[in-house]
Amino acid sequence: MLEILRSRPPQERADAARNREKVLAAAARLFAGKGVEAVSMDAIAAEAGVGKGTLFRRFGDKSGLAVALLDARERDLQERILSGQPPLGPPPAGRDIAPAERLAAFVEAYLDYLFAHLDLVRMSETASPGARYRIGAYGFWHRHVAILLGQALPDADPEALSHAVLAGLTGELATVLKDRYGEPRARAALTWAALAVLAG
Amino acid sequence: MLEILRSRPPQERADAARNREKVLAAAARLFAGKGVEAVSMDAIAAEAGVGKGTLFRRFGDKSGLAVALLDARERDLQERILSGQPPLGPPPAGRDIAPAERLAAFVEAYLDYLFAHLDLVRMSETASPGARYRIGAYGFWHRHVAILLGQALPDADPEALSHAVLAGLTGELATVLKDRYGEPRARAALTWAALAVLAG
DNA sequence: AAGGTAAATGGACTACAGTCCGGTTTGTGG
DNA sequence: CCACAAACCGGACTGTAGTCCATTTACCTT
Repeated sequence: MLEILRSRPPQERADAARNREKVLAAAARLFAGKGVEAVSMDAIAAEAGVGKGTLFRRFGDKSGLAVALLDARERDLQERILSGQPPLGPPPAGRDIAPAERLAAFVEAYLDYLFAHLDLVRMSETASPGARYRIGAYGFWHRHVAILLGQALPDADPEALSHAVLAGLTGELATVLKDRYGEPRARAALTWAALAVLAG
Repeated sequence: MLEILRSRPPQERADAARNREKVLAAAARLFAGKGVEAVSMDAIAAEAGVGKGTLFRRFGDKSGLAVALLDARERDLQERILSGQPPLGPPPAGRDIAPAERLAAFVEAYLDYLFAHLDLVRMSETASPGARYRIGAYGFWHRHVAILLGQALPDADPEALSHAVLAGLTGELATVLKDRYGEPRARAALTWAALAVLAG
């Protein structure tokens, strides 16, 4: 079911798999060395010993490459939401957890993920306009938040509000706040804004 | 004082002024014809009968051109905030207006401005990463919201929270919400999220 | 094991943003 | 009116994202 979100096709040819690994390894190497911003797609293709066409055919664009590199971390968070310990995970049978509490747990966990991979997330969101909303994982976060908002605020518009909450958790905003005020104040402000929507 | 925000230098040579008008007219014409996204800087230079160097020297980049086209509207809103009718403008001497009320008025007025020029605002924010935060007008909105938040929530972090509030008012988010749910629901959700911060 | 075919490859190609600098125009002071 | 410096001009140039398609590779069938 989560498999839909993966970029890997169900049956991958051997040469394709080999090149995918070469590209991911090269990208990780270059990003670590020069920083995400300073690395071009040509440089990644060259470092991987692969043609540009191969790079773009497989990953779509620069944000697709970032998503692929974030893939494991993203899936880990998704799995903890779907079947991990509450309050991040679902309540055990027969029990209830206030949606506000689950939302707070999600925001905290998401901020951990976000600040741990800030440059990569930022690249995955800003490579091309609207990239963020085309990523499979965005759909997952959106649905999760929308469901919790729907439980907490049955008379509001949880679908639309969920996008507004997630707009407060972008890599770009987190970067600006971190650069200006440091990570603790950035986290506090982002948490406040994301959770305040429940009290509106 | 607002003059700092203008792109026009204090003493502008005649040829420069002539070309600035030619460029703005050409850009407005092409945007109206083909839509903001589909017009390249080369096309604007050609339509204006001007070299590319001139275009970039004067407007910096694509977002600078969008800002110049939005200039009059932006200034109008800024002036109404600084010296217009309350609750958008400041309270008359001796009177008080609740910061929440002034913030609500700002959000409503800003959304009017945003939805009236959605494509242009979006371009001014997304032309290059971080463009939004470099625009002079952003500093103005940020300061205004930060001051109001400081009055309403003296124990919070109004500087950082102000960025979070404005993150919920981007052209990109407004576009997504409008495309998916229509303008009324988009406005309602954006308003809710922006004002909820006061209740957190 | 050979052959057919669908998928994958890679590098030349396009389009676009943004830079650079030799040459030109403008306003000014004599 | 002229000469001169500063400001400005424009188009050639660079670097990058993303596309295209003739060729190669891997896999499946017989």
